[in-house]
Amino acid sequence: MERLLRRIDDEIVSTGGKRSRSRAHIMGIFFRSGRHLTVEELTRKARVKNRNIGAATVYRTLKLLARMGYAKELDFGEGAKRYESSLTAHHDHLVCTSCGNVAEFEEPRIEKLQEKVARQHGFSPTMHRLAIYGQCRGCAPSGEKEKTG
Amino acid sequence: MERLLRRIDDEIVSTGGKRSRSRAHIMGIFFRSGRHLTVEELTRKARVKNRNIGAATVYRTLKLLARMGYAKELDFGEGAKRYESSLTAHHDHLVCTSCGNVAEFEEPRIEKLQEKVARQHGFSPTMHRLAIYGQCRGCAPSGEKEKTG
DNA sequence: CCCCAAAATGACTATGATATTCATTTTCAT
DNA sequence: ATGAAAATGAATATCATAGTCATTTTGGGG
Ligand SMILES: [Mn+2]
Ligand SMILES: [Mn+2]
Ligand SMILES: [Zn+2]
Ligand SMILES: [Zn+2]
Repeated sequence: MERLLRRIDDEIVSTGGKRSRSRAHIMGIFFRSGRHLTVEELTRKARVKNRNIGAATVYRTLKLLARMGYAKELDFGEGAKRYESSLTAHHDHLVCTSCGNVAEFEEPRIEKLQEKVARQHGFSPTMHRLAIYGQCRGCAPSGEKEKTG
Repeated sequence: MERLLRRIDDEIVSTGGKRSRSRAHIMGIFFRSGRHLTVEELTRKARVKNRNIGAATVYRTLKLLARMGYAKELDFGEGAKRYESSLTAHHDHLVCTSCGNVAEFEEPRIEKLQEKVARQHGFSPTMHRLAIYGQCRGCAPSGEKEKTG
């Protein structure tokens, strides 16, 4: 973890950038926090330890991490984007439209089929976005109660 | 087609709405046009015949059609949403990041696997968004030219 | 055809996420 | 320590979309 942060900073320096306290703080919180954070959520967390972190810096840091390949931008259609560390293996998402919870899944057969479909269309895929929306276990009506509301 | 427009208007009337020239014009162009249109694109087309169609009305019409189930909102992460008629069967999209072209595909096995994955997570899916990004046939480098740029 | 209340319109303004600007502060090689 | 480049943060700009509101359109009685 410390290793990771140092590696990223080194990479920034090697491309003409400079180290920065604010950015280091933001990155630390980002990689330590739960996944699928909003810029606003991350800013709030960052400001707990350093009251004068600006939202602009959080936006810039996340964009930088995304550009460097250490973060992924997610868009579940909520208005604001979410970000997650890209250190874990590729996966797609289950988004609960009731409580907002986001679960992750990996399905190699879906991945394969996507490759296949793309190939059949003469298409060279570089990435994809798959999000399944619905109700998570806790939010789905089990029997038939609460049809209204 | 005329039938469809009349059916939609009737449905609007049956829920307390009134017919409208502007809206009829916008709907006509929407259903007649190619798929995956932006509000701005549709507004431009609509204004050719009627110079004073307001963008607000196009937004409202599209929202209305979406609410009534006759249009689907798509978001390929371009900034602006796209809309398509929902009269065709469900399908997902291949988006070319070079020329912007959007192709459609249907892969029942992917659909099934999504259901299965959701079930395994105790999740009740209601919809999903799948978009594959990359280069279409015309935009993909065939051999090995143009590695840079 | 006329009236009129409800609905729709379109110009304008508001909103909200994100990007940009710019004066100030940090960083760091010399 | 010094200075130039990079980073910051507050303020402002941008851009898609939503809301406001005065005006126009619609359509069901007279
Ligand atoms: Mn995830
Ligand atoms: Mn389509
Ligand atoms: Zn839930
Ligand atoms: Zn293309």
